[in-house]
Amino acid sequence: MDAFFASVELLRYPQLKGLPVVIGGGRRRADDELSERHGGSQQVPVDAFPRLKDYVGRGVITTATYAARQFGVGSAMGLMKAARLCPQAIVLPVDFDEIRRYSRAFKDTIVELAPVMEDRGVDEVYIDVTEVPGGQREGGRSLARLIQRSIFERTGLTCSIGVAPNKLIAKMASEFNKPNGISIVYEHDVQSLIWPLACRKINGIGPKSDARLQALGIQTIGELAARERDWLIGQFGPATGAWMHAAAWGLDDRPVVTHSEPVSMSRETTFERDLHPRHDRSELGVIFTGLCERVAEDLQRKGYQGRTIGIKLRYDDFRSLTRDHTLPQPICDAGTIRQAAGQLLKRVPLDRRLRLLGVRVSSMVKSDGKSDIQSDIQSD
DNA sequence: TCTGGGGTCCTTTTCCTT
DNA sequence: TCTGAAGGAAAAGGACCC
Repeated sequence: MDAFFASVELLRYPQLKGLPVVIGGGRRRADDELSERHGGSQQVPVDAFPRLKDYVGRGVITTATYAARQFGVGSAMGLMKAARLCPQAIVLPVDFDEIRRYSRAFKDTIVELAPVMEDRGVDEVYIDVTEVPGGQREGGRSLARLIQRSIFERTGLTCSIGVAPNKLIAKMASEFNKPNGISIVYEHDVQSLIWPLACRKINGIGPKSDARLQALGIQTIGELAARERDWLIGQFGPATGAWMHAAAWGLDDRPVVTHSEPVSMSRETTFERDLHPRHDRSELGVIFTGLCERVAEDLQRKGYQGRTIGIKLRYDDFRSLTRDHTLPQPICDAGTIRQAAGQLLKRVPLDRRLRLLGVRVSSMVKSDGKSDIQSDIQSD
């Protein structure tokens, strides 16, 4: 198989190119007022945008421009911490409707050129180009260029593409040349191009696994590959150990999956301020019911029911816990979800302030005779 | 002044049944 | 009736990803 991995770079204000910008937090309304006041988003002068140093409130950064990353600011960082590192950075709100529109255009463009596509979130996809006519030309580079050009013409967005024998390597390859790059990695390049990289670059090795590997004296993928498979299995267990060994050698036989059924649906919210279960009881009740209603809406809109109801809460000290319960019959109505979730709440210590509450439904089944295609259309 | 929201998958623990 | 083993399902937690 020849796999492509493509990700788009999303930034909707051309006048901010090259400046430190973070996206996250904030109110969309403020952003709209700004562009209205100046006659359209393209006309807003750079000085008029809000700065990180003036930001107040909870939240994390969804993404940051390369200029902002120079200051050590990055995804998932708290906005307050980011403000200390780069107070002059411009803060933009997350506009999910807009992101979804661009995401759709990005994926539509790709599917027209290479139909075997796996959706990996708003800005990423895998593509199997084994069967695409001309997909192998120049090692895949000419198709990659065509995809980039088509996406740019349709959306104005740039896109980085990695081409490799499998998904694991294609994803890593796409990072080599950001933004708007194309990288081709052949099987025989693994030792020269992949082995020098940090283990953390493997998709699936996060901060915890990386720390464990480092404690064992393993920094790079090459060092990981040098360890015996059985030794890794002894350290990390049969599944993870064997997977790590294969990944370090650039081996991955996962297919490009074009369709999958959802496993669970959930809604959760972090409060503006921490709420006390007794003191703020009524406020919490309203939020809790609202979450159940939103999950129920999601289920009904997408045509699913679920048997397992779960709650999640996070205390003010950031410890979190979950409880769930499986019902005899699948359900999708807000009242029944609320009732089951209410029972779960009784099984949890409510002796300190909460910062987050969530409701989840899993063990899902399709609830009607709708075809997958119809559900797909209605779900977005 | 810390640390979002929506997911998937895996491991471990617990509970129930045989 | 008690005890223990074994196995499966459900529950809980955690790592990871975008």
